[in-house]
Amino acid sequence: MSDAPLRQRSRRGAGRPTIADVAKRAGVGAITVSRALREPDRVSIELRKQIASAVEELGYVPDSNARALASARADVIGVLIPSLTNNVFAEVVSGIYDGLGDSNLQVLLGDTHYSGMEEERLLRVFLGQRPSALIVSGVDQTPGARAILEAASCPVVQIMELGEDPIDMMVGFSHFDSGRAVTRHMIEVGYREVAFIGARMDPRSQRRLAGYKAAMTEAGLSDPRLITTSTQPSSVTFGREMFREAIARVPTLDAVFCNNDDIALGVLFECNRAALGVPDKIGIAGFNDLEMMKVAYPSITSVRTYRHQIGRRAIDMARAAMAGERPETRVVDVGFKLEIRESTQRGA
Amino acid sequence: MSDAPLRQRSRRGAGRPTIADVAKRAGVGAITVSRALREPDRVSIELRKQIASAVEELGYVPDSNARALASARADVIGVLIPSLTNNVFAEVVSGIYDGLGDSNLQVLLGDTHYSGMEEERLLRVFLGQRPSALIVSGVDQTPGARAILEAASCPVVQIMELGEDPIDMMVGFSHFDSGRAVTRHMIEVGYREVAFIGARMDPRSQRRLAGYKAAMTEAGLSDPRLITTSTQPSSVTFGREMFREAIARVPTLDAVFCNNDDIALGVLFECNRAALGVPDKIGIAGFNDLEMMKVAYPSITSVRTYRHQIGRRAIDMARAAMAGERPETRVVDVGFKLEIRESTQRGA
DNA sequence: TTGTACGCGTTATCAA
DNA sequence: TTGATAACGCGTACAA
Repeated sequence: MSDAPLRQRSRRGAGRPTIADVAKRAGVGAITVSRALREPDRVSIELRKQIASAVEELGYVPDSNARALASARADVIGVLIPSLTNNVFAEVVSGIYDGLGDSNLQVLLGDTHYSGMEEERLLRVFLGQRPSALIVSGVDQTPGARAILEAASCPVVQIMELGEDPIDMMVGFSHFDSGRAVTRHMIEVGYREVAFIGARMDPRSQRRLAGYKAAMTEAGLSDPRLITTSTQPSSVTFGREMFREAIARVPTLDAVFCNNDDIALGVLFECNRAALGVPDKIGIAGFNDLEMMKVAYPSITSVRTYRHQIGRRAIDMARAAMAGERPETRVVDVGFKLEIRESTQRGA
Repeated sequence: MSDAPLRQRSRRGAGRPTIADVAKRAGVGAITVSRALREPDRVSIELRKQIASAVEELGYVPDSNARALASARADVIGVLIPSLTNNVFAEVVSGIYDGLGDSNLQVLLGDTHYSGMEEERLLRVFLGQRPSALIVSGVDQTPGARAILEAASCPVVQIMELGEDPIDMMVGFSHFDSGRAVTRHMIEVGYREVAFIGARMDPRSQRRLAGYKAAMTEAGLSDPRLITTSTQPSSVTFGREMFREAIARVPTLDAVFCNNDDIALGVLFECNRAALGVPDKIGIAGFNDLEMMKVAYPSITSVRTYRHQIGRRAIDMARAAMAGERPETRVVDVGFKLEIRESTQRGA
């Protein structure tokens, strides 16, 4: 090996073929390779073929970091959700992924663990990537997070909820309305002492609770003792415990609106175990309408929310905005649907 | 504004402060800022303070793309799982995130939808980021994917399963052994016509089925008619349907080992609805031990798997390898645990 | 401990 | 349609 013109053969990375290698092999300029990869239409068919085979032979994979640096935009979308293990958000994320299609967009997923501070921190980290869009959950960002988002030079979509002043775009539904709708239904069916059981009690749960209160008040049935909440994470087990607590406090309660389906399931199992007939003795309603609600015995009334669709529309809106389109409707209400099932079919 | 020395003020990005801006404001060299951010110990306390406040005032956020390009390594870890909405994998991912700690590592998450082709495609995309490590699910990569992983110049961890020849590192447990263990338990308790019901039937499910078959054969109870499988996605609803199908085919079956807990739940609900006593008339066992299994009525026997721990150990191993450590044990068996509950407590 | 020079792999700009 | 050149913002190597 001659060592005179060795020119300090690249300090690292040494090995991976670059766009220059492909260009040389195809007998064209580097920029032509770049174009052939991104906008094939602007390159003649012949060169396109040559380049394609050179890419193939060399096993060339474009360096997305260099690309992002040069173009000042990464094909990356930052997504922030409160919890990955919560099936509800997993489905939203699934909708987002489905909306990616064959674009070579990447998703940067962040789990805030329901913490505004963590959301803010992750936002800062994500921003370092120069993302093409940002999707965040809820409307209750910290002032710092909100400032970051407002200053962000990319589309921002807030999801899951609707609120007064969107940062940019929004896709969600009214938690207040849905909470009120379930409660009204239970009252109409004839339940009188309708309890509310909620865990975690994040902002969205709070709004559902507010909807419950509104319905109870308008029916003249309001009673604070019927409300049981906790900031602890939600689970089936915890749902059972809270129900025991609730019924110990108000032995005459005849129905329960559960903050979510996990809790509803816990209540159902406890009723089965304690031989409290559902729906005659106790009515049960959940929230989110997980797939198993309709199969449970008895099947459980719940509020169907369109999680997958929320994710899907969020990414669609983000991509449209990335493409320069700025649609009229920046706030999309996907609604909800009350699914009435056996657990609230009072025999009366 | 003088326009002579305007020097074509940067083509884009125009706005975001760069490390040079921070350096100027702090009255130091750019490289010192760089060091202050990454290895504070190598910078004097005074300068560190000046730099810190300059960063604060300017709202400087390092460009991770430029950083990755210059250092030839992105603080990114690619993670490939078969399904995001499957709670089992969501928990694995959660364990991975927990193992990130305060490192500024990013996770690139890919959902392969149980497709080897898609896994291979995503792998290629991820590689464009020059990831610091790769985590993939299972041991049944396509030849192409395997080749890519073997050629990857970063640590690779295969998770969820154990196999003969690890690409690099592995964390998981034996699906065969766990399937056999549950089945043996049911046989020991006195069930004779133990059915197997499985959906999706990915490679891991296949191995659990193999474990079931082994146990049935060694007990002389093997009967192919007891096996019901489908490649359809698993769900509670589908679990119920498959159970109906199974019991229609073999009306005398007295127990069911379900491929996963969703299916087990579907079977339980159907038994409740059809007044088939559990566990006396029908024994039920699930797989994964979701939280609700112990709360169900009756509570359901299941195989506890350590999903969170698998994710956690995978990321720990990856990080150790990234730091240059190459531990003796490149294959970690986290085991499993049979949780025996009411659904298989035969009164006999 | 701090700074200078240069390169990382790609794309935007502008000209041919 | 194609190409030469100059950034993009940062880190490595080496010198001070």
